Amino acid sequence: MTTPGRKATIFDIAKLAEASPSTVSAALSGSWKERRISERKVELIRRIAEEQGYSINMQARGLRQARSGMVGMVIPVHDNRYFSSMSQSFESFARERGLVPVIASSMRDPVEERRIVQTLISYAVEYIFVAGATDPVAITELCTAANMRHIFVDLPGPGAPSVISDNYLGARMLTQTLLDGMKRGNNPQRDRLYFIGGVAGDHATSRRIEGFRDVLTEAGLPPAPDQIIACGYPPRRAMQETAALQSRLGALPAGLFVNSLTAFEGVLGHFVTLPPGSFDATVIGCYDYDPFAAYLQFPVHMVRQDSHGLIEEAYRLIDRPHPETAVREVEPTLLPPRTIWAGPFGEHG
Amino acid sequence: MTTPGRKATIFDIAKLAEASPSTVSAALSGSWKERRISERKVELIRRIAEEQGYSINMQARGLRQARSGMVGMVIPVHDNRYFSSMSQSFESFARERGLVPVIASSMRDPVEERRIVQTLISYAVEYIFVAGATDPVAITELCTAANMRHIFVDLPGPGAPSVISDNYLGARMLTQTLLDGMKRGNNPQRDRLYFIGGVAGDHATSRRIEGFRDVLTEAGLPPAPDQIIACGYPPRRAMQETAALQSRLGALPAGLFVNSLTAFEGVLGHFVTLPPGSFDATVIGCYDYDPFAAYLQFPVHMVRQDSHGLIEEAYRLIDRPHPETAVREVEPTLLPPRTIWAGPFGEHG
DNA sequence: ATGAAAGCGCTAACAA
DNA sequence: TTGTTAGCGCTTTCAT
Repeated sequence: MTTPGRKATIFDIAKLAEASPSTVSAALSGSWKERRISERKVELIRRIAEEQGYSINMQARGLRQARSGMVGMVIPVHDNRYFSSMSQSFESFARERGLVPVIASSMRDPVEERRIVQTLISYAVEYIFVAGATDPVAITELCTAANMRHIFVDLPGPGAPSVISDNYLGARMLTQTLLDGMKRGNNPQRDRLYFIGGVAGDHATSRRIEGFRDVLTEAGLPPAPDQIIACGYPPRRAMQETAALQSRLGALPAGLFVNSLTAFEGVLGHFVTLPPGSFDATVIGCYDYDPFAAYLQFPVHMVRQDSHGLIEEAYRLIDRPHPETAVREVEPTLLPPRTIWAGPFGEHG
Repeated sequence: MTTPGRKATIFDIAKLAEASPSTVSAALSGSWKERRISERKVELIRRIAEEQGYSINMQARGLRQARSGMVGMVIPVHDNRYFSSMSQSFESFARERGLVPVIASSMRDPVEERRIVQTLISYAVEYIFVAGATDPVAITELCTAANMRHIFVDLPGPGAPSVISDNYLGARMLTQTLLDGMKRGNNPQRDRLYFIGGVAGDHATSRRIEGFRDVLTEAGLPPAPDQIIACGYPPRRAMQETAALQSRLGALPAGLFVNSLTAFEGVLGHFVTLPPGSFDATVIGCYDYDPFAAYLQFPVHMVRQDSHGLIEEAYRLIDRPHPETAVREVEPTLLPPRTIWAGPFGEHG
């Protein structure tokens, strides 16, 4: 294999193979059958390309074809079990379709989110998946102007097809389970179920709050405003709020509905400061699954959102010629404490 | 904002602004100062571009400039705390430099790994980071042929600069701590420290085994071959091996050095089948950190690899004009049981 | 202070 | 069965 300074192009290969650039292009891209190029020549071209260490310039091909062969996805953060599972599924389906996945994280910042979408548009990706959108309207605006197909996942948007988790159902299941398991004492404040974490304004959290509220109300225990502490996703806030709640009640509450793994990290951050046994009288549930969180010192009920199913359904939708602007809901699963669930990629470690 | 079928190009903007394409290009790309284009014209062009919803075609720009503005990274899996933290750091540093990160996972398959590297080369990324390379030699070969700069992270390669974790040191620290905490009974088989998980052939695991072996040997307890169970990364194998070990010993061993979070998931998968208290006489350590794993029913000593530091150092290296082909080691940290560590992106939930 | 024109590497329409 | 040619949208030299 010769390695000159410059990278080989189809012109170089054409010269060596005594063929024209278009023949080389066809031979290498697989479109040679329609062009009825002799198998012998194709073989020769392939061999020479191999020898020269040729690799196609996708920028040139993309420019010519007005497509890039990439699919983009925006997620809030990589460093999160829920979203990184999505990334894994997103990538796996992309590859099945011969597309290159480009995944970027917005840090839940709407400005960054828009910048990323702009960038993906500039790179002419074929499709944009937006997971956990903070500003879906702005995104649809950008995409429409650029004629870019897109789909929302996990949080819905009004201007494009959306695939989300059935948060209402999941929250109902978890709330009911916690309620059934709660041990009441004789402190009315403490004997209640509290909801902690998430942003009340976002669709997922608000649906979960609805589910939480409805189950409690149906049980004759409509929640007071102070039972719902939507303090955001960062662990630190959840830690402070848990501490504050405990000092307000004089003890941990009888039940705690934790709205995300990151909030749960914060809750744990407070728990580690307490003497053992402090949580024996608290029933705990977390919306989202983590195998280690499933096996803490105390039992934790967990809702596993089907991130793989979400992405699969999203791909299924965009495969249609004209995906409808509708919201599809995928059912989550309630996992009993101490359940290990391996997921579709569990074999890869 | 008009939205015709076609996307606006600099030619469209040029026509509207009564300027030439080159002027528009300069005005929009920021190189207009050197060209001494009047501020008035630049303003006009900017306004029109905005109105038209213009966004640059990066494929065209990339083709012309022979660069793409993207940096590539290959990781084994997304769905893993260690690697997804790396992704987060990788992305954050990329953005600081105005580059678009493209991250792909190989599923630890050398063939897939090579395919990804090929693809990144085809897209003319500026640099390739390869984390946890399964076949570094092949990668360097591909990259050299394409004149592509690259760097290895987490596992070293002989043909390019490498930034890895000081696995020997980390393993020594963890082994020593476990040894100090072990309670011996009078079953010589059971009273030993076992190493489980990882691939003996890969650099990280072999260095950790060296550290493990050296500490035990220095303590006068050189390990027997059956104390080292390098059964790979998938949870399932680790689960089976843990079960097998227990039935071989008649009980869980006095100490267990678990070589990765995924192996630890498998170990847990076995533990959940045991009656409570079964692990009271076992000291457990895990190479890699997870906040939930840090707060299980039993104490777990954890080694936190500095993934952020690894990536930071890698970027620092490639910023130099001629990065040396050398291996740099970054120190990990030993975390006591029940420690919550937030990481550099902890605020983003 | 600005415009004209060439060309990056590829594919597709049209010729032959 | 294969070659010629135009052009994708941008940047950059060279003119003016």
